[in-house]
Amino acid sequence: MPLYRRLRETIAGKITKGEYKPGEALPAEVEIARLYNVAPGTARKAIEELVNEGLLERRHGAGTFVRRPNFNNSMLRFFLFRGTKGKTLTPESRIVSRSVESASEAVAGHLNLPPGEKVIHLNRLRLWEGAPRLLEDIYLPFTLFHPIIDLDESVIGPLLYPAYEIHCGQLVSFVKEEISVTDATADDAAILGLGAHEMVVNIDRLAMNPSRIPIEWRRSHGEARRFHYQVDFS
Amino acid sequence: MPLYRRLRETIAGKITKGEYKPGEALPAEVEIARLYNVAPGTARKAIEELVNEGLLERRHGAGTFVRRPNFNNSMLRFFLFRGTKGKTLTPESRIVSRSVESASEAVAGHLNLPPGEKVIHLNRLRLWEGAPRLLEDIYLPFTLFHPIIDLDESVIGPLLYPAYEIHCGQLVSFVKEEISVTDATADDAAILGLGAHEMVVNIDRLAMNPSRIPIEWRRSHGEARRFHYQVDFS
DNA sequence: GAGTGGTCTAGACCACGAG
DNA sequence: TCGTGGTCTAGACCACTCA
Repeated sequence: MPLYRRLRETIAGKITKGEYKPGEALPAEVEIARLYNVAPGTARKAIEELVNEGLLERRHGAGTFVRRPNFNNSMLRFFLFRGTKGKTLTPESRIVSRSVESASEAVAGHLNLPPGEKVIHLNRLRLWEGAPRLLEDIYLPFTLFHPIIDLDESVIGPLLYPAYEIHCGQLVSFVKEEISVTDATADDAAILGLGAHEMVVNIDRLAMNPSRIPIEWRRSHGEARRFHYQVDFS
Repeated sequence: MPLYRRLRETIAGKITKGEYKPGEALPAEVEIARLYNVAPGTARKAIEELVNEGLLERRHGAGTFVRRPNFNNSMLRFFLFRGTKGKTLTPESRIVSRSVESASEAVAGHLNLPPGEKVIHLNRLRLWEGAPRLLEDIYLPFTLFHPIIDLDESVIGPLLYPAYEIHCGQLVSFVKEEISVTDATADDAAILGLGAHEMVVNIDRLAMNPSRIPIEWRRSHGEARRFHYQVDFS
C-alpha cells in the first residue's frame, strides 16, 4: 500500500480515536510531512483524499480542519418538510421506546456483529411543526453506545449524532442508504395520519465512523407523496 | 483560473468536439505536458480531475482513455427489473410518437434554450421481458438532434445514447436526476398495468455533454413498488 | 523491452486569512 | 506581517501492459 494511503489511514484513525476532533485544525501540511517523515507532496496527497472523502476541510490561508458531516437534518434531503415560511427546521423528536436486545440476524449482518450480540434498539417518532412525519427504528452496538440507554431524553436532544459524539465518543462520517417504496402498514398510517391505500418510502441507513466501521443501522419511513430527491453523477 | 483547470477545460472541449473519442487513448501524460507547454505534474492534475469526474479512465501501463459512461441501462439503478433468471437485460423500446414542437417554458428552462425554440419530443415506452414498465417523455434541442427525427426505429435501437453519439455526434457524460412519487394517472395505470390507487416514481433527468452543456431533458415514470435505490455519501 | 501511468521527492512562488 | 494552503515546476524510480 502506497505511503500516502497509509498516512491517510493513520490520520483517519486519529480522527476516529478523537486525537483530532471535529472543528479542530490539523497541523500544517509541512508539519505533517515532518511528523511522519514524508515529502510535503505526499502529505498533501493523503490530505487531499481525506478532503475528497469529506473527512477534512481545507480553508485557504487558515488551515485544514476536521469536518463534522451534517447528517442531522439529513432526512430533509429526502422529504419535502418545508416550514410554513419555507424555513428549514430541526424536527422535534420523541423516543417511543428504548431497549437492549439480542441482534437479529439482519441487524447483526448490517452492523458486522457476531449473531446474538447485544444491541440498543430505539424507536423514534419525528415531527415537523407538530405533525408526525417519520418513524425510525435505530440499532446500535451496545458496547459502544451503552451510555445512551440511561440518558434523559432532554439531554439527548432532537438529534442523535451529536449525542453519539458527546456521550459515546462516536463520530459518524459516512452513510450508505437504500430507498424503497412499500404500502403503509395500518400502524404507520395511523401514526403518520395517512389515508387508505397510501404508500411509504423506506430509507435504510448504515452509518459508519471515519475508519468506515459500521456503528449504527436504522430504518426510517415516511409518506411517499412527500418524497423528493436529487442525484448528480457521471 | 489555474493552469491545470484551463487544461482540463481544453481537454473536455476536445472530447465534446469529438477530437478525442470514447474508447480512444489520449496522448501520454508527458506528451500532453509537452503539447500544452506545462509541467508533467500540472498535466497530471488536469487529467486527475477529469478522471474523478468520470470523463477519463486510467489504465496503469496502458494509457488514459476517454470513458463512455454507461447510462444506457441506468433505469436499472432505480427499479427492480430483474430478469426471471436474475440476469441484467436491456429493455425493449418502443417509440410511441416523435414530433417537433416549440419548447414549453419548462423544457426551455431545463435545456437552457430561448423560449419557443424548436425541440424534438419523443414519447417512448420501455418493456422488460415483454411487460411495459417505464414511460418516457424526452426533449432534445432540434438543432443538435435533427437527424433523430427521420431515423428508422430499428436503426435507433433500444438505447438512445449510442444513437445520439453515432447519428448526432453528441456524447452524454453527466446527468442530474430528481426523484419524486405521485399518483399514477389513469393512462399510466392502463399502460403499466397498475391496479387502483397505485403510485408511480418520477425521474426527471437532465443529461449534459462533457462540457456540461444540457442536451437532453426527460421525464420517466414507473411503478413505485418496484423502485429501489442506493446512495453513499459523507 | 519499450512505453505507460503510479509514487515519491524537493523546492519556488503566489493568494488568502487572521491577528 | 506571518503562516497557511494553492499552484507550478522538475525529475527519479517503480509497476504495470502489451507486443
